[in-house]
Amino acid sequence: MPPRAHDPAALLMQLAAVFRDHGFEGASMARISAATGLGKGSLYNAFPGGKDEMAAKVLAMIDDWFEAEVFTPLRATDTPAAAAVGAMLDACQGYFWSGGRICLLGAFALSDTRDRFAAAISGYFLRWQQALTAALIRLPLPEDQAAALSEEMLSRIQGGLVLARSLNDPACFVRELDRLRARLAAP
Amino acid sequence: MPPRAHDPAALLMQLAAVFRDHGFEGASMARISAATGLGKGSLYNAFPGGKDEMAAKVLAMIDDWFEAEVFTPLRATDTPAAAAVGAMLDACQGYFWSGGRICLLGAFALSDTRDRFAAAISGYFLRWQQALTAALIRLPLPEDQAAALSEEMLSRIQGGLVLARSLNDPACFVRELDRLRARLAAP
DNA sequence: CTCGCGTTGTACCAATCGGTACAAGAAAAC
DNA sequence: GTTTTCTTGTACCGATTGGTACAACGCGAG
Repeated sequence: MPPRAHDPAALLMQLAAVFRDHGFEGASMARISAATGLGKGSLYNAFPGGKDEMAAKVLAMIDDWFEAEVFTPLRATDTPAAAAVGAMLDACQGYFWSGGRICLLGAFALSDTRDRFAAAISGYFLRWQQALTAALIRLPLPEDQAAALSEEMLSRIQGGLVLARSLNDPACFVRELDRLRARLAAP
Repeated sequence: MPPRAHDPAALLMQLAAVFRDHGFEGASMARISAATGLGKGSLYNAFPGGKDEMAAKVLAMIDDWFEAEVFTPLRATDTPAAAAVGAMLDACQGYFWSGGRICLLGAFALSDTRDRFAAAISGYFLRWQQALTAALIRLPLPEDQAAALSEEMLSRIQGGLVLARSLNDPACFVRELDRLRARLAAP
């Protein structure tokens, strides 16, 4: 057996950080190599498809995390819907570091990188909205209101991240989440 | 006198389109040259500071437009506040092509380009929020509620644009604006 | 030990990057 | 007409881009 390769999960986390910090185009192989401590040989060995495959794997990892920690709990029918939605907001606050971290999917969506990963990006948001709509219906809420509110909540989460980055004030994002919690508590 | 140069305003519009389509890093001089029909000599003659100056001038043009068409009307005390806020939403819907066009400031904010234009980006959103808060206070609304609602509205506008791009469905943005209109009509 | 295979760093590739230099061109001043 | 001054395209620069080739390395199998 050859010497053991790197921990794939940790590697993907480092790659995600580089893509978040510099975007897809700005994440040059030199920067990726420096951030991971791996030479180009190792990187192209782990990702024969080059940068495209790296980004795709990173997006898939993020998607998996949200699927497990957010979407699936939202779809679960054995917990109160209100608690599930509250847990989603808590999970978002934790994942996005209270506004100090951006959404890689959202950032890609606003750049021309979107076309390259259109399916992954739209699938992510579509499944998020569908799972959230299902939870809101179980609140209970009429189907059309649930669909509208889920769309609004996703907009506010993404918008809160944009505003927090724009104003360099992460608290913006937390305040937006708090407003969402208040709105759900007293409709 | 030498031959007259290009129309500076039209040139800035073309540059804005390139930056919107490809981001700051993705907007190569080759692409800019092709999009504007001007050689590098002409471009560096018009913008001695290179790409940085082009982007800065584009951001300034956008800022000027919003200052004149959105911020100033919001601050005006001779029109009903509700009408001013409604006009702002209409102006946004028009400017962002009903969700088919992204916010260049927001897109820059999510990339590492933000650090380069941090002052312009934060200034834009800060003045927008302040003008909107002032209008909401004249609705009338208590000062703290006005500040919170203006932050929320900006988040929703930006988030609506992100979601529209992500799902490749511009109507998302329009629906979010409509929900904002409804919320203002019946608080 | 020797062998073999998977992993690694590095040298190298053509293409493209942002930016500069500069000569040709073109209209106003005279 | 000539001169002047600004504009323009193009050739070119070193640096960097994503990607490939390949030889040196190191551990497990036998």
